[in-house]
Parts: sequence; C-alpha cells; structure tokens
Amino acid sequence: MSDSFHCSQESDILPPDFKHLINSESYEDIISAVENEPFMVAPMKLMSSPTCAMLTTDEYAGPFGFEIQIDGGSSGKQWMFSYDLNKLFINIDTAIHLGFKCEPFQSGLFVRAVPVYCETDAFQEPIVRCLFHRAESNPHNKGFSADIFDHVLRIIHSDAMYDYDESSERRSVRVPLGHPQAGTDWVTVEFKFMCKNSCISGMNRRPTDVIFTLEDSNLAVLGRRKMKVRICSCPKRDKTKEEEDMKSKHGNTVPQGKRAVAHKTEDDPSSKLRKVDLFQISLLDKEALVDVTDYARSRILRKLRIEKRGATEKEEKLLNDYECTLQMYE
Amino acid sequence: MSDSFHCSQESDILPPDFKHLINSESYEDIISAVENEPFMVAPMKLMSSPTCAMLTTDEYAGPFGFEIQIDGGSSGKQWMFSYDLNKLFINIDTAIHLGFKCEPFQSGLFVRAVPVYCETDAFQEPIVRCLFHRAESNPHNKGFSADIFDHVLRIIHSDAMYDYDESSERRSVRVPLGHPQAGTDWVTVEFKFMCKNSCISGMNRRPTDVIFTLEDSNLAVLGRRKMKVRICSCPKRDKTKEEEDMKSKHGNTVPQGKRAVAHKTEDDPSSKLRKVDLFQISLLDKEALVDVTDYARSRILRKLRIEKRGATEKEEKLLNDYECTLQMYE
Amino acid sequence: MSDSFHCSQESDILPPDFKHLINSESYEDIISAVENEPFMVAPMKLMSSPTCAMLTTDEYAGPFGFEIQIDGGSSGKQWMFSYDLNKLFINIDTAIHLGFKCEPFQSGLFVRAVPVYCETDAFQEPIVRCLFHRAESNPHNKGFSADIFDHVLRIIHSDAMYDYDESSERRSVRVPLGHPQAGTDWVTVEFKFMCKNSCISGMNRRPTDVIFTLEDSNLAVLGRRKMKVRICSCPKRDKTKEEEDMKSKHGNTVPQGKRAVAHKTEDDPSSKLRKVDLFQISLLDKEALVDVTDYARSRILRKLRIEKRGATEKEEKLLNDYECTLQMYE
Amino acid sequence: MSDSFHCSQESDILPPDFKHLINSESYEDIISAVENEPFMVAPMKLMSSPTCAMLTTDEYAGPFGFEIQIDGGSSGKQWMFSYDLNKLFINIDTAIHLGFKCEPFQSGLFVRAVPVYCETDAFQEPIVRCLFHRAESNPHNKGFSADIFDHVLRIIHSDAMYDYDESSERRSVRVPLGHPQAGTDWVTVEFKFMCKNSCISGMNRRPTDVIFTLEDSNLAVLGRRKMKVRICSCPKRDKTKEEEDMKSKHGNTVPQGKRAVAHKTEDDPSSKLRKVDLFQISLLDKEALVDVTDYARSRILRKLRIEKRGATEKEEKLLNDYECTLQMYE
DNA sequence: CTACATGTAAACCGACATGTCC
DNA sequence: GGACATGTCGGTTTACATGTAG
Ligand SMILES: [Zn+2]
Ligand SMILES: [Zn+2]
Ligand SMILES: [Zn+2]
Ligand SMILES: [Zn+2]
Repeated sequence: MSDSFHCSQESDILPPDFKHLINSESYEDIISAVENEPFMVAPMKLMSSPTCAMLTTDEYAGPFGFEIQIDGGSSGKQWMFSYDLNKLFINIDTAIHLGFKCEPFQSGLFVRAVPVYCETDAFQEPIVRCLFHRAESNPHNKGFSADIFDHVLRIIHSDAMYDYDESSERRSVRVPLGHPQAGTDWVTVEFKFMCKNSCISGMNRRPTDVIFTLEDSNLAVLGRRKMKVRICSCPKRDKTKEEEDMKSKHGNTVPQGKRAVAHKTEDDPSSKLRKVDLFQISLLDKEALVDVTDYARSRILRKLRIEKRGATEKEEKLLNDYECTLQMYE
Repeated sequence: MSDSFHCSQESDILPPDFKHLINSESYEDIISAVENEPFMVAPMKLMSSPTCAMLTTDEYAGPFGFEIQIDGGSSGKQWMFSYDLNKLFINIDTAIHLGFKCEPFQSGLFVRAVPVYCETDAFQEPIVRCLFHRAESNPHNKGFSADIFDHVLRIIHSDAMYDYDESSERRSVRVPLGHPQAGTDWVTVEFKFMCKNSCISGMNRRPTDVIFTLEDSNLAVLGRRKMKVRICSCPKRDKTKEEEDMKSKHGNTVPQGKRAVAHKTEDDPSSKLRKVDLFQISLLDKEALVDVTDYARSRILRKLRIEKRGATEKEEKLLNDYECTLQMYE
Repeated sequence: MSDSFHCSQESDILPPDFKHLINSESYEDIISAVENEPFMVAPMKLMSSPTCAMLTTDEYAGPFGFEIQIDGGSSGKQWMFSYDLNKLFINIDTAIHLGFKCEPFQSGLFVRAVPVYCETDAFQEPIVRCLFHRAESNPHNKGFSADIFDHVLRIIHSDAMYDYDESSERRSVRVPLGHPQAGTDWVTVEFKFMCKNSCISGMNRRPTDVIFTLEDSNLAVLGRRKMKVRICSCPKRDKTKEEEDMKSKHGNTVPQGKRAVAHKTEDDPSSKLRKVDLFQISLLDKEALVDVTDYARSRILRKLRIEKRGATEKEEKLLNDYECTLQMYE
Repeated sequence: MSDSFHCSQESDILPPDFKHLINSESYEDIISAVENEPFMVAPMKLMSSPTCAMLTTDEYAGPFGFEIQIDGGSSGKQWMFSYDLNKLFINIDTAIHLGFKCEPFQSGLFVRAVPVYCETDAFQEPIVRCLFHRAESNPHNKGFSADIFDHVLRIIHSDAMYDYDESSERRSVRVPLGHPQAGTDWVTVEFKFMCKNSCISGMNRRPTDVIFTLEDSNLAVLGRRKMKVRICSCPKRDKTKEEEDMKSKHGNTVPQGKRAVAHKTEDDPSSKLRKVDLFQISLLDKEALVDVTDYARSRILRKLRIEKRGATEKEEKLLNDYECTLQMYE
C-alpha cells in the first residue's frame, strides 16, 4: 500500500505527477465553498452522469484531491500492476485492494467504479458479464443476489451498491467512502473482476479501463481517476508481454538510451508528509455521533482557550471536520 | 481485539486482567434490572439457536455478565494459552480447565461449548470427529457411550449433555453451571478436545473457534464468549510460531508470501471498514482519544441507567471496544 | 480399428473401401432370414435405449447391413474427413452430408444421431450446447424453435425429430430414412454441428463421437455406427495435427510429453486385455495368421448359414476384426 | 516396458541377475513333467500358503521361470521406480503396469499380489486399508463392491479376485494370467495402491513389500517375486531422498571409488532374445477355440510334412501350446 | 527440543490447444 | 496459411504444515 500509481500514458521515465493533489493554500477556500453550498460541484447529471454512455474519463482530482493507490509491491500473485503501463493485470475472481484518498474524508462521499472499453469503437457499449459467467449456476454467483450477476466489477463490501443506468445500460458499483484507519490516510476498498477480457459473449478480447469517480450522494462527480485493466489467466505473462511490446515500439521511435529508472512514486516523500496520525472512535447512532463530536469539538476549543493559543493546522482541519459532521446530522 | 481474555498487545507473561469487563459502578444497576425480568433478552430460538448453522459468534456479556477465564499462568506442557492471539493451543485428549462467571449464579443456567470453523468458507460445516478417532476401537473411546464418539469437544463431568442439532448437524456439549466454590466467584469446567485440527477426514487442518454460550434451560442465549483453539501435537511450538507470524504481519504492510484465508471475524483492519452501522469520529492525539472515549462510554452507561435496561449486543460490543482502547492508552 | 470407414493405416488419399463390410456370399442369406422375422433382434429397450446414459457404442451392421458413408473426396474448406483416424473435422454451423445404407430400405426405419463424449470419465454426461450458443439471441438460433436451441447436432430436414431423454438428459436427433434416389443405394442426410468441441460451458474441449443408430419406430436398434467428430475452427490444421500425432505415437513406444486420457473404446492394446469373454490363439507368422483367420471367419459364416440367422453383435464384431486383419495382411 | 528389475538388495553396482530364468536345456523336462502331473509343485498349502501370516518372501523363479518387469523409464509421472533400491515409489490411486512372464503361458495360471510389512516386528500383521480410505463414502470406493474396500492393493481387471485369508487376515488380489499380446512375451497387469504408507490407522509409516506369486488354481506356488513399494504423495522427492540416503550410507562403510554404472537391466539383450513375434486371433467360444486351434495345429503339421522337415523350436513351442489348449478344453 | 518425515499448497514455467486476424 | 492471442495443463520447485522420534 505504498505506491501511488500515476495516470499518464507516458513511459516509465516520467516521475509521477502529484500536482493534482490539492495545494494547501486553496484548501480552506474549497472547504468553505463546499460547506456553504454543499455539493455544488457541477452535477451535470443529465448531460454526463458518471455512468452515461459518453461518460467523461479524464483524470480529475477535484475539490477533495481525489487519489487512488495500489500496492504494486505485493505482486507475484494472481495480479500484477505495471507502473510502466499504468495497467492492472489480474485474474478473474481475485481480490485487489485499492486505496482512495480525499481531503477531508467526510460522510456522504462515495467511490464509484465503472468499467469501460477503451477502444473508441466500443466505448459506448456497456460492459456486462458474459453468458457463461452470469449464469446462475456459475459457482462465482453462488450466494449472491441475482442483481449482481451481470456486473463485471464487484466491490467486496456489505454496503456496495450495484447501479444499473437504464439509459446507457452501464453497470457500475459504488460504496460509501468511510474514514481511513489509524495510521494511514487512505481508505482501502476491495474489488473483484468477474469476467475475463477474453470472455466470448462478453468483453470479447476488447481492452478495458476502469473509471473511478468520487461522488456525493447526488451523483455529483467530485473527482475522477482512470486505470487500465486486463483480466486474464496469466497476469504475469501478459504484463511482461505488453511491457516488452511497448518497449520495442518505443525502441523504434525513440533513441535507445532510455534506461529503467526507479519509480519515484514508490517512495515519494511528499505523500508521506501528508500522513496524519489520527485516532478514531466508533459511535452507535447519529445521536451519539452528534453528542460525542460536539464534546470533542468543545474539548479542543477549551484546550485552546486554556493554552491561550490559536489552532494548529491539524486542529483546524479537525474542527472543520467536526463542524461538517455536526452540520450534516444536526 | 474484543475478546474477554486480554486486550493489550503485551507478552503472555501478564496475567489476564478482567477488571475492565464491566464497569462496576453501573454494573449492579444492570443486573438488578435484569434480575427482575429474567430472560428478557429475546431468545430468538428459532431464528438462531446456539447450535444452528449460522450461529452468532459475537461476544456478548449479556444480563448476567457472562465471562470466561483461563489460567494461563500454569501453562503446562500439553497446552498453552496465547494472550496475544486469544488462542488456546492444546494437545489432543488433554484436560483444560476454564472458569466461568455470571452474576448471579442461579439454578437453571448452562454453559454450552460448540466448536466451529472460523474460515468463512467452512463456517457452516459442523465439526465432527475424524474417522480414525471416532472409531469404536480407538482407545480414547474406551469406556464411553457411542453417543459421544463423534464429539470433538467433551466436558469431563457426569452431568455433561451431548447435543446433536439435527438441522445443522452440529455437535455440542453443555453442562449445568453450578455455584462457585468458596473463595472464588468462578465455576471451573474441565474440557477435552478429542481430535486435532490436522485430522484428515475431520477438521482437516482448518482453524477453529469454540463458542461458549450461557443459556437457560430453554436454550435462550444469555451470554456468549469466543475462544480460538488449535488442537495439535506441539502446542508450544505452534503458539510461538503463530505469535511471530502475527507480529511480523503487523510490522509489514502486507503479509508477503504467506497464505491468508478469509476469516469469519477477525481483527484485521479491513473488517472494520465493514462496520457500516457505526459512526466514526477522528481524534488528534492519545489524550483526546482517551478523553472522548471515556465520554462516549459514560454516555452509554448513563443512558442504560436512565432507561433501566441492560446493554444490547451492539452496545456491549462498543463498551468493550472502549474499554480496550482506554486500557491500551491510559 | 473397428470402424466401418476404413481399417488401413494409409493416408487419406484412399477412398473409403466398403467392400469388406459384410461378405457378399453369405449376405443375402442373412437378410432373407431376417426379412421373414423382422426386428427379431432383441430390442432390450428398457435396459439400454439408444439414448440412455450408458448407451452401447459398438459398431453393428445388424440385420439390415446398416452402413454409413462420407464423401471424403470433396473435402471443402469447412470440413475434412480423416480416413486414418476415422474422424470428421468440421466447423460449426457447417452442412455435412452423410450417406446411409440399409438393405432393404423399408418404411418405418429411422436414423438417429446422438453425440457422446468419448473419454470414459465424461461418457455419461449428456452433450448439450454451451450457454453462448444456446442463447436465444444467438444468430444461429434465429428462426428456429426453442426446442432445438440446446441440441448440438441438427439434421437439416423438415421431418427431423429432436428427442430429449429425460432420464439420461441426452439430446439426439433422428429422421425417417427414405429411399435412395435413382442411381444410388445410399440415402443422404444433412447434418450440422452447432457448438465447437472447445465451447466453454459446453463440450469444454472434450473429444466426442457421434453414434448413428438405425431404428424402427419402437426405438429398437437395428444397426449402429460410430464416427469420431471434432468441431473446430480450423478443421484442416487440426486434422493434420492429429494425424501426425497418431503416426509419431505409433512410432514411439510411449508418447513422451503428451497428454493422454482414457478413452471409452480405443485400439489401445490394454483394452484387449479386457476381452475376457473371448479366447485367443497365437500364430507363428503372417501366413498362418491369414490362413487361420480366414478359417475362423468362414467357420462363423457357415454356422450362421446353417442356423439361418444373422450375426449377433459379438459375432459381427469378430467378423469385423477378422476382415480388418485379412485386409491388413493379405 | 523395457527394463526387468532385479530383485537383490545389493548396491546398484551389481548387474541384475538373470540366472533365475529357466535354462532352455531343462525346459522340455519341466514341461513334460508338468503336463503329466500338472501342478505337482509342492503346494504346502496348509503349512505356508501364499497368504499365511509367515508367508515366504524369497524370490523363486519356479518351473515356469516366473519373472516380473516394470517400465521405469517414464519419469515425471505419479510413480517412479528406483533400480538402485529395487523399489517402487508411487502415489495413491495411481495405475502402474507390471509385466509378468512365465514359460509357457498356459491356462489355469494366476498371479497373486500380497502386500506385507518388511520390518520384522510388523511382518505378520496383515496390511489393510486405513479407516479413512476404507470408508464407503471415500471417493476412491465409489462404484466398487464393499468387498474390496479393505484392500490396499487392487488389480484393475474385471477378473480380479480379492482374497481374504481368515487365518492370517491378510488381504490379497489375484488375476488369471492370460497370454501375451502379439509382439511381446510379457503379460501386463494394472495395479493400484489405495492407501499411503503414511496412512494413520493403516500402514502408519511402516515400509512395505509386495510379494507376487505365480500360482495354479489350487493355490500352489509356482514362482515368487518381491518388490519394495512406498506409496506416498511425492514419489520423486522420496525416491531421490532414499537413494541419497543409501549412497551416503555406503559412503561411510565402503571406499568412495564407487561410481554410478549404467544398469545392464535396462537393455539386457538376453531378454530381447526371448521376444517372440507371435500373432493372435480371438475366438468367440470354447468350441471355436478348439476348432480353430486344431486347424492351426494341423496346418503346421501339414506344412512340416510337405516341407519334409522337423519343427523349429518356435514351432515346437506353439504345437505344445496348442496341445495344452486342446487337452484343457476338449 | 531438534531433526526429520511427509502431506499440501503455491508459484513457476514451458508446452500445448485453439480461436482470430490478416 | 502463418502469426498471434490466450486459456489450460503438467511438471518442477519451493515453502510450509505438522506429526514423530531420539
Ligand atoms: Zn465471462
Ligand atoms: Zn481425529
Ligand atoms: Zn457453443
Ligand atoms: Zn489410507
């Protein structure tokens, strides 16, 4: 869970680009804007919902600095991530953990994942499971509701919501984005792909992307990330092959001097800087949440009063967070 | 991390500390409330008996403050208890004494023990003895009634009752809970495990828990405790190994080349993500954490007192969590 | 090596030779004997119908001298017949014409075709179409009744009857056998195969035979022929490959790194060991072999003539064997 | 099927010993003796039947020159034969083909295989299947008669007879020895082992031999061979290990000059010399057998008469064989 | 308590099977 | 018809699990 993968199509020489992370200077402005008119960020629901036929696929950090992360280090299993290609190679029915970050994490946010064909010709065709894998008798469907039989992409979470867009016929899945565990500022979500790219009567050997969008509960898009994905039986073999293909292609057009460079992404200190060591407690119901949040807020304020000082940046952010919560539930 | 046995990460030298279990101030109130209306806690016998296929495994002190204790200090050679793992490592056919507490001890109470597989996949499969150990000719069966040949778990007591649930096919054993001997408030029960986790045609190397339930004679569940158990030939070696594995796992981000299997309930962080029915707040530092947690706890206790009722299962779990947190950071 | 199509090892240039099938001298006698008492051959319908799970697959000319013919000369691109392998290689949805002969052609006769897996393990599993090809939306099903969507094998004839054996779940197709056109004594029937052997969720790369039975309207079997079939995308390539494999196998003692699977009936020598109901004698040289085989053959034929009856299945098999031997060594 | 394995316990330097093959000089005497007083060879049935507790295990070619052969060449399977150790390493439920030779092959002969513990302590204990593998529910028993559930050793042949010796409680299996196929003078029998040496409540890690005896129908022993067998999950690993152990043991007691020498057994020309290229034909019933055999005999005799010469050795043997057959069935 | 015995599982790799494209 | 795409299999190796023995 250490490497944030970059999203450009360029060769692996390029360092990952973190500029899309929110600059702290503009942070308060955004937050305050959001607080006052929550979720104003152009919903454009009718014109271009995150699941419409011609959905936008451009990367977009958005007001929350939405980011996505994969732990490419633990390769060698049923999946491999290629930093060179920014592409995930994964077997069918294999759990993959992706990390999501947004600042701040607040209730009412969702992450949606929608698979799309990346070739222009097929782009508008919705991706659905093949006849074989969607059959009720298929073991991968054992114990699941028929609602999700047609979904290629699953989120393994009891709150996962499987959406079907009647107009585009796209199927997607989303989950409420909780808060990060102590010691990290990423929220981990587990995905599984339930068809192969090669499935006949399904994806039929067409290459695919997955589009991840950060949304509020009105489906307004607050951020967007893209990842190439190939679901296949031999992730390692195919990753190697595609990387070699890519290199030899570059070899023809670009001088050979290129050398493999260590991925800065993997240990970019800037991401570490952002880690906040927060603690968490769980509350039973909204009433308790409001009550305890209020207590926690007054606690800080009292402390500041006693210590006769202003809030640190961290404290400020937390207070902000508390306010958001209180506003939302009171 | 929600087990009654121990909540700290310290080594197993420390004796178990049970003081944190139920806050003594509010304790009497709860009990007295319950005493007047005994067994009010919805039995839900049909929906979920303590031996049904999908039996509940969550810890639950219940109206009697049901607790369980093991004397880990006197760990002999044939068994060892790991406080780090909350897990008993024991050889086959070895006597182990467990202490049970409920307040008040009254007639008509039983303690039942039912072994279950903890892996999600196998959870519903009843645990029975392997063909080898259940054979009449097996020396461990000498002198016993054939009724218990198939039971992995025995209570060494003349009043032990061996139950077979025809619907789930689970086999369990229970015994009337007497009164504590003078000088203690724990009742001791002797158990023996009659198969190993590694027994082929039996548990087949699958890890197991034992669920202890406090019941009345109508099988209504009045309390529940869980203990991980591994029956093996080398309790010490295997305990050491698992503890080391656990430590190195917590050290690394991801367990490297190890075999991991989905467990039904685990303290693995991803399971926390599933606590969707709970709310979370973030705190800045340990001091704030302790302070706010204590506030949240007293809030619940106050509520219970006001409403003159015992804790629901959820509330109890939360209280438990709070206690653990407090103990860890105070 | 007991197929009607061809018994020599020569290349597929040779046209099929049908002369050896039934010795013409004794042939008329047999037929006339049968004509007077038609259908005397024990139908044993209950015990072993032509579509039951354990259906018989042995070749059997029967009282009508049932034979089957394929015009291998006109091998187009979409199908090829291998005389070396007695195997049809054909593409999906491709018309193939088979000739059937019986003497005399009379009303009330049917030809049934039932596909079966030839590997022992899968033999009893009924062959049905894969989920992809059986889907109503599949273009190959356009304009057809849903009754036949699940049938791998079709007869292109308005009188074709598609049977479903509820007990074995086998699907087969049959057609009334008309009379030959002027100038020939073969009746031609057009078949199509509607799945590939490689279809997942269908035949799943398992090799297949087709069993052709001559039947009366009571389903009594009056003759039986077998043909290996492989439905694939590259009939020619695959035919060449299998023929080469076969040759190199016969050359070497043991197929080195190849995958071999038990077949239900094969010319593999170990199956001969099982012929426990037969007796064997050893001969010194080819001359003796031919001589004695011829003697044994005439012995059986004489007996049939004397007893005025047709050959039993066993006798016919032996006669077939003898013919093969004679042809091979004469 | 090329290597006859030798049966001595010595190191692998020793060439295989073929002296036990029948000397051709004494051949006629033996045969004639046998023909006149068939099966006179000391039956000793009561004292030491081939399945008694203290059964003899010494190698014994006997009057028929009984021999056994295994094809050790094909590695990488589920079994491996060590010529160094004269030991078969094989997985459970794995087919192994053994070749048997006796001169002459005649009807009424049987081959029996009985497994025994080779350690002195356990030798008299009968070998039976473990509780796990003998259970009716065990998939390896699916489709088999309960009679053979307890047998560790199976012969895959419809005529296999499973014997139980009530006095010794040993279980063994035997099969009538047919005639060799054309082109070889070995009869092949397929065996399977249905428990592992490590099976608890069964062989329990004790090493085993298999004793093969050539018998007549009165259980008189006419030949005996012995083979070490280890049934395990990793035949290759364990074979390698035992061979290394053996070598290092020899290294301590014997000067190191020993070098691995090619096994003469593997291509000993003497065995090739004995190969007779005979042809075979099958007959339907005894009557046909007698008739055709008589024809074949007179054919040879006529030929000799015409060519005015005596019989060659081969012819002589065949004639003898024919006589045997006629005598037995007429 | 160390060394070993021995079953199991995962990972790896190369060979093959078989559809598709050009 | 050749080159490729891509699933599957079989064999190998390595690591691990776990009982036994000295
Ligand atoms: Zn699919
Ligand atoms: Zn057991
Ligand atoms: Zn199909
Ligand atoms: Zn066994």
